[in-house]
Amino acid sequence: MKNVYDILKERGFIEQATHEEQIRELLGREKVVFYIGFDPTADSLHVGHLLQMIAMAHMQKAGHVPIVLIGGGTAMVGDPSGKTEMRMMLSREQIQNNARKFKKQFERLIDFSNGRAIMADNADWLLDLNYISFLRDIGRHFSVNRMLTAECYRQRLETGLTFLEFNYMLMQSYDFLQLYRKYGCKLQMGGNDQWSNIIGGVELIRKVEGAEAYGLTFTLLTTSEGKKMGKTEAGAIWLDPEKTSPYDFYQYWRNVDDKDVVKCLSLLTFLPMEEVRRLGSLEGAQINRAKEILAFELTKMIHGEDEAKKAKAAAQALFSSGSDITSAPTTIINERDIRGGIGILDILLLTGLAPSKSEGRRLIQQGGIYVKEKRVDSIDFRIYEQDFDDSKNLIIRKGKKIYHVVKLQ
RNA sequence: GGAGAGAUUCCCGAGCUGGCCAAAGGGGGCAGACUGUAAAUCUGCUGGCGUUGCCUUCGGUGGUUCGAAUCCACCUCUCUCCA
Repeated sequence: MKNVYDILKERGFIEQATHEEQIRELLGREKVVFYIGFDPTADSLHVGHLLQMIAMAHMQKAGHVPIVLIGGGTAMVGDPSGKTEMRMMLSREQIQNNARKFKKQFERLIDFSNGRAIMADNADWLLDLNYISFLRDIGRHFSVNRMLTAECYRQRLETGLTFLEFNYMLMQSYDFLQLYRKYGCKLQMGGNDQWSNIIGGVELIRKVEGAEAYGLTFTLLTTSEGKKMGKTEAGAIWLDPEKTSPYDFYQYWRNVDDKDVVKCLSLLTFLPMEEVRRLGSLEGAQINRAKEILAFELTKMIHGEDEAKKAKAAAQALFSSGSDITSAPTTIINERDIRGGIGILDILLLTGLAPSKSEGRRLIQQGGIYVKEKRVDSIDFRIYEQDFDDSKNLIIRKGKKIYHVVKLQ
């Protein structure tokens, strides 16, 4: 069987490693306990976390034991890496609630049964820490001079960095040490922005325990334009179907830039690399095929096969014929409310296709709204009960690809 | 603690010798054309509403004035330099 390290490398995950050769050897030799930290600052994971989750799944498949470390304690401080602003702090209850939701989402990819994976929360050891002993035992191993040369702090030095955030590195290093002691965790992985925090921990374990620990960082999943993947104007693409519908999730991947398709396929799906390369070699309009597979595979992975099929069918139906398959976003309105007709602007507002009537007017004046695939040419356009089809649905389209179903009830 | 500088619409950033400012320019976004539900390009739009007009915006609160993003006072926050 292939060494996971090589798999991760081939698929393009690995950005930096503390000891490339040793890690590779270690992973080939024994069952390794490793961890990745996640900040429970929102009530759902999002596409930005996907890469780390998949890497964990690859590792687990190879027989290693992942620890999902929830930063319940560190979330109360805020990580300065890559942030220009200080993060807001959350209450204990919020954090615990978020952590619960995280676990559910992890379970789609990672098997937590029989100790095959571990869920930990650094609040367990961080919250009761004694300041003096922490300084004495941990703090003395860190050189401020060294820390200041770290990229993440250097940037913040220009805009201002509080002592609170400055301590983030110590805490994360301490996490690694704790996990080493508790679970024999020898490897920390994370996004490349975590590099300095990770080596902090590796060094700490060496100094305190005299033991060898390792660190590995992954590429940040960015678009060809260098922007973080998974962000849209509407906000992040969430893994929680309540926050981002499977249809929207599907569409997000269906619409990725040509240049990003191969990268996404190899990093985010489990398709064999030969298949990825084959799909990547498709040219011109053919590449849409690759995008469909990407979107389907990912939707299946996160929301299950049924949802993926529905999303795919809905997309195909809407885009090819504009017919009435309806797992596109739907708004239900009461029959009473449209008695005598309802103005198009009100409908746009109700469906959320336009945030204000002014915006709705603009859309219509510019020819961006279609009802039943016919362009609406007047802001006085009204919709009546008889406009709905037999199953009481009506399709409204905004622009080229945003479909919305209005359902009468 | 002392001395300065600043806070403008989603972001950056003009305006700040008071009316012509819903506020230049850029970015982003949205729509249109072209296309492959891609990219690039071009065009238009981009506070709200009852849209030839009206209403609420320029850190907060008061004040001066016929009229304030623009002037004054106080407050809050941010940054820079000194300690």
